[in-house]
Amino acid sequence: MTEAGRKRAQRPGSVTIADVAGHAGVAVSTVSYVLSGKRMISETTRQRVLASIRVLGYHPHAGARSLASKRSNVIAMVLPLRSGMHMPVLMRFATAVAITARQHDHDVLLVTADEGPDGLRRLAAGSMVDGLILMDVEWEDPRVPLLRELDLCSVLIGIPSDGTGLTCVDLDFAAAGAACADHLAELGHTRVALLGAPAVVYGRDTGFARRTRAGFLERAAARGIEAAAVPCEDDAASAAGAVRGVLANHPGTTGLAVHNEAAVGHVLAELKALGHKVGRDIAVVAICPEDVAERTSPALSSVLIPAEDLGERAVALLMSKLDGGVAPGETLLAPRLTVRESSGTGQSR
Amino acid sequence: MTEAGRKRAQRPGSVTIADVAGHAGVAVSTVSYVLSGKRMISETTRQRVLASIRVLGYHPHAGARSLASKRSNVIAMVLPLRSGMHMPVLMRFATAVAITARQHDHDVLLVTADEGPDGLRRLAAGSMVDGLILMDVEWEDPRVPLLRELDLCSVLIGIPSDGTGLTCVDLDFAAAGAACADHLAELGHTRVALLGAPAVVYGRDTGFARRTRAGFLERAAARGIEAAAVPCEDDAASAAGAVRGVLANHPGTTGLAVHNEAAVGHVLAELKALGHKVGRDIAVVAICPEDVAERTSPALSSVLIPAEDLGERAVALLMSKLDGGVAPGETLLAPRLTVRESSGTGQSR
DNA sequence: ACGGTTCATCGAAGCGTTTCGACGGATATC
DNA sequence: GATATCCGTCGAAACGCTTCGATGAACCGT
Repeated sequence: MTEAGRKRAQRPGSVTIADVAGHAGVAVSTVSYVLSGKRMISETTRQRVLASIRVLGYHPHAGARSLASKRSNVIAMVLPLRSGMHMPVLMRFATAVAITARQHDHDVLLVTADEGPDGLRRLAAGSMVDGLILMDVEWEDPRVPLLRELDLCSVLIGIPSDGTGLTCVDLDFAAAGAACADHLAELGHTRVALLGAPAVVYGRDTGFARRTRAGFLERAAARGIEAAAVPCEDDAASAAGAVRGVLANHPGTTGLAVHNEAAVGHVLAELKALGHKVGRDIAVVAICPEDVAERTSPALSSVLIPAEDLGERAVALLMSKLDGGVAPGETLLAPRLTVRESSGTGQSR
Repeated sequence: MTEAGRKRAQRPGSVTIADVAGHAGVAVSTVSYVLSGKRMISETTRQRVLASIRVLGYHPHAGARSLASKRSNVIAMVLPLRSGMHMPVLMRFATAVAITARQHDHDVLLVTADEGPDGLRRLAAGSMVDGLILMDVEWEDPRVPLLRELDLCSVLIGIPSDGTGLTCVDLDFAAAGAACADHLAELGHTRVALLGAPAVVYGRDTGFARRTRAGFLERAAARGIEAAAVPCEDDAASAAGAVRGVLANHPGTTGLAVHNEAAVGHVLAELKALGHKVGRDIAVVAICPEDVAERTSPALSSVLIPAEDLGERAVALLMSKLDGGVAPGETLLAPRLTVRESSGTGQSR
């Protein structure tokens, strides 16, 4: 079969690098070098090749590329789908990761952790992905030891108990909890409470929940105010119960921190139902994404969860590791507290 | 370099099919056939090869495989990240798709549509993916014409205006709207209203919003009851405003259908604040995922959005198309309405 | 005008699979 | 007992790309 005949026999849209080379009148390797920039190519040839690529609509075959170069230009995003996780937040991480990865010329493979360790092994051994981004990392995460065994580049979003040799990024939740305590203390509240994640999340020892709680309680203690912390489920009835429980068991509580995106609305509703004026006789500050804080009534003072920022950083770190760079072990983003109506000034304490 | 030397030089964990063949004492092609089952292999050889694979920890190289076979065993999940979309629902689709795909031995590439049409072209031309699952399809979706041009297998979750030649699955939102109207009518309500998606969603002519509204209004008309339909934003203040607006402009309205997962909580809160007893003097039925309906207080009667089911079906249809099968053009899932406290019986109408 | 550089390009050897045709050895057919 | 038929296996040719060493042309200093 002739060269031309072979080409025409394929389905249209399958243009190879050889076609481009032929069209531009250069060698295959030249085209490759134009694309990768790994060798010097004269400007005139460059332009000619680029033009041919455009004319023919050439796109390199990802499989062939990864076979020859041992790089797939794909990263895996591993997100365990546990109960108690807040989907909107997760989704924001995910999209930030996806978008940033594209900016670095990588695609994103979605891996739900239901496959378990073998899933990761398969991806690693099959050269499907160059690196891993693990989300929602637990304090004692079963994936962490596997990571060490796997010799694949990875970045964790979240902090495990033993992070040696790993690259982790996260919001500094301890500082966030402390910031809430500080804020309430500065408003003059002397009895405060933290409504946290669902009990199951603490049971798992998820890093961020425990770190927030510790930061909150320690800072409150340091400032000499009384503080309590209770878990809080996601549904309306349980959240209401938690609110009543706190108010009953810790009478005189006038400052509330809420670290539960799903329950925050229920908490406000219950406070209202109990006759409290949020922002007047009781102050509420939340740790949650910005849009949640702004959608409630009254708008919530909050430490925002910088999902986009974290996602971007995670990808950037992974890319630098893939290029042979070294990455810091742990990156903690400082919390920023935004004051809104729910903890305005001028309230009786 | 000797054969053995070459092998030892590679990083551990990179076992090739040739290694397996050597270990089992068979030809490379035999191993391949054992794996693919495309030719008959004697049971004894099969077992020997399988054992070698296990011992060596062999995983085929995805790139090489896709190069040789023209199949990548990866599908793309395209989800546009528009405002007004409800993340928890989207996420449930996404995970259902991911899990089902794995059951069919495929991985899932996450594609946010921010890249636009060129992103899809790149994936198609680069043989990165075998097929496409498009989520959140609009009535006049710009991706639809592209799909026709692309000659890639695809399945849409959602219904576009012109679905000829395409495979679509979705909840039958018109029937869902109608079911809500029926339910309220059967409870004896004669003035009903639909609180819908944010205005921007109707502005985009997103299929599911318009179909629900049409179904609701038509069925109400058919049953001779008065019905109104208004959009509803996601935040507390706007949702409350929408509720008051409906009650003011359509006095005597006692039945409410809500098709907005994010606003549903705010709507209930406002009704309560206005002194209404939901489930007694006003009936509410929602179109939303089960967990949302169960988390409110009172629990909501609802038509549930079968995200998992839709995701599974979409993947199953895609797989059958990839295997050369034919797929139905349009699959509409019948809605199921579950009655809960918010529209109990025994209420004064 | 001649070795030594540097620059731009080429040719070919892989990379790890799949798949097709070929080929012995049993088994069935007459 | 020769011939056709299968069955199980093998060898080799793709697949489309990257990368390394080689090659020729142009340029330098002398």
